[in-house]
Amino acid sequence: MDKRFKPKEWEEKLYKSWEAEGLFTAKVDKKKKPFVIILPPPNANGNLHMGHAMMVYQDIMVRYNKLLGKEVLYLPGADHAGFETWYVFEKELQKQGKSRFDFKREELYKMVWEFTMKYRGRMEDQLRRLGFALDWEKKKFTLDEDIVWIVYLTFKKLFDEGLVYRAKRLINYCVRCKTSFSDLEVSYEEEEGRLWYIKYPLKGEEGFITVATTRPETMLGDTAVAVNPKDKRYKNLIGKKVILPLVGREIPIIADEAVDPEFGTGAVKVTPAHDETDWQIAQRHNLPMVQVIGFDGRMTKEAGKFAGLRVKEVREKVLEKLKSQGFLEKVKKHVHRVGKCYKCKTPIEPLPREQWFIKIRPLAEKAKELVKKGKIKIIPKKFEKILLDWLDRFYDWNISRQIIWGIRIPAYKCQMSNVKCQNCERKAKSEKVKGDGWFVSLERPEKCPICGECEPKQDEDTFDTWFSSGQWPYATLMSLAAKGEKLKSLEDYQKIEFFKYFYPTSVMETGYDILPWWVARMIMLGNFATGKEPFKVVFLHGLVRDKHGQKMSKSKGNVVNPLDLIEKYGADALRASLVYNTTVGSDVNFSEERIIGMRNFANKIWNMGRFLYLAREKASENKGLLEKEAEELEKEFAEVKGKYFKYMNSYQFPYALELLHEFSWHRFADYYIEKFKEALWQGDKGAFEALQKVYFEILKMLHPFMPFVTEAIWRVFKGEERSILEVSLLSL
RNA sequence: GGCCGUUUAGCUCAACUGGUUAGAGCACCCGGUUUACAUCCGGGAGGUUGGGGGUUCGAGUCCCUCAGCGGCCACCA
Repeated sequence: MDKRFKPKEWEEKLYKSWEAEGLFTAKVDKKKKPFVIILPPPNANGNLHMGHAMMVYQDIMVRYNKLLGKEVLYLPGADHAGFETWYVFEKELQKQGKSRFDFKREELYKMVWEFTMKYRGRMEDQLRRLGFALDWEKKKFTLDEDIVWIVYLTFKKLFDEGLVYRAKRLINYCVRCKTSFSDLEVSYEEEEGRLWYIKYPLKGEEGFITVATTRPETMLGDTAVAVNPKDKRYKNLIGKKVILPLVGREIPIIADEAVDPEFGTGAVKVTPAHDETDWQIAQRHNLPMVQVIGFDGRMTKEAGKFAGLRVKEVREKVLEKLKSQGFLEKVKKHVHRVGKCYKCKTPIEPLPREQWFIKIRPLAEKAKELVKKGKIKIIPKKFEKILLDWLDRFYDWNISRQIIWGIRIPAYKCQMSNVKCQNCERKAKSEKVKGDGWFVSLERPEKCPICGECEPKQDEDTFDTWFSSGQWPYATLMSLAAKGEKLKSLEDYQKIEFFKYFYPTSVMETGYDILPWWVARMIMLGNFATGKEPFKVVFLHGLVRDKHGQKMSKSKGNVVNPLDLIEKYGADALRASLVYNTTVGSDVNFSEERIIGMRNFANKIWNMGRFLYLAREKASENKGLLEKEAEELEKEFAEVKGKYFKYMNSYQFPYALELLHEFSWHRFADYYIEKFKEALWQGDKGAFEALQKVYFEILKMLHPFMPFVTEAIWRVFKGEERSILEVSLLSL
């Protein structure tokens, strides 16, 4: 044995043999209890970062449960990561001096596909380097045909049950990325802006009403001025009309509770097409809508002489004109929150558009129930309230995205429907079709099921990525159960033995930062599609920060690369450094000192083995020199073991690791080995065996945390072909 | 504005449901080791647990309050 544990000489070799020996392969075995963790699918074209390394908790649970003798499925996969990938891909295109508009849809799709596939294998290999015991034979991709099929089935079921609908609403639109987003993808940033006070002259009489706004350019689309009904200052103005400056349109003064009399002048300009609150006011008062900002970020025809200008430019122009015509009363500094595209930071424009929405309330209420009744346990507990808060706040979810990388929505429109075309405003040919003409079909229909004559047109949009990843637990298990076959309904999949055995999954382990994006939606969609919770436990880990608690970012230059760390210190050290001396669910401030400490620990474990390995040859006969001490050791270890199981079973993994660290190093090595040394030199077999017995047990208990060093020693002692994963912790 | 978290040794963090002299690692100081490991061993110094008040036989832990830091959320245009 080497004097030191050399991870590089072991890691790849051991991982390959685990895979080759099928130790990560799960199958239905009714004699055993199943334990299932589905890996949160990383972006297929991504690169491993410290956030992925935090998923080590999954592998800890997986290996622990293997050692407990359960049938363990740890399922890998990859996410096509619709918009994320699209964003990176478009940047690549730009570098080549091209744009998405240079290509046809099919061409683009093929290009992104190839772009993604080029990197997919890389991520898989990187996960292997962390030592994750993934069942690679079963790996799934969100764009696998059979997965897409299940996503379609879910969409159809939602549609049939009235939980998905199409409506024209204000959506969050990024004019740079050219797509809409769900409310979650809008990130708000505080900014110092201006509050402009604009005079709107009353119609047919002297005087005016002053409104305050942060977005003067939207006044071109105003269709009312609103005041609070209780506001005495404006009581006599309600019902009167004002003339919209610059535009000349007559608009009414209305009363609405949503207006805060304390803010600004207490009078608000109402722009239904470009502000959510105003949209709602418009609904209540039946106000018309004038869209002055287009999807290209430029002013529309409705903006009259300002048409074609960019929003920023038009603001200046409008202000200039208002000022010169005497409508601008004053300007104040004003700090407010501006919604930005979470990716490119362009201000989000609320714009009216027809899209697909999921009716969230009924789904969220069911999800809440599952959590409240303890059907789904949240660890650590503090996130339970956060999740419930989120579930309370969720509002209908816009799942349409105007990008082509993703799962195209299987919705079609009858061309004979009597609804005006959204784009050309022309009426369709026939009056005989009722409704809006939209229908959902799992496959491209040959004949229109509505009118029977037209060739229906498929929606151009794709699903929000989270719509498909929200189905991941059941979609993967269903597709594996049916071995790629497409079944007629979600119910059919659920009858298959494989699905029944492995679903619901045991634990969903992921970062708390995607609680609303992913976890909440998996619960809602999983429960909807299968009638069951998709997992029994949600275990949330924290974020990895730098040593001073700063967020890692490229611009700060404090990003550490897990692969470099593995290269330098070994995977065991990296894994343990993210667990040792941390609190479950809290952020980890990562420092090189941490990982060095764990590298040393791995080496210490190795050297205990090395010592015993050398002592083994000397052990000849049982001299009974240290019977009392051996008993003492056994007693102390029994206590440690009890605590270990208590910690592991209650998800207190850091405690378990700290316990093993403390006991193995400072009691077993520093105290017992030192005490036994003399006897071992004299060849006392009894003393040797007492030590070895406890040592082997330490190896097994530590294996979930540090799989490589423990397995390496195991093989040194037991022979190349023997894996520590073949033994059971319970048989100790 | 609301919610959540956090404040403990120079640094990074522990201390489960309140219970001995508040513990680790790193750093620091002193000493040791010809055969498991210097990625080691033994010893040491270092804390008024953010401030104030309260409950209790007993508070880092529970309650109130103030302050700092971090995060999430909210339609004040």
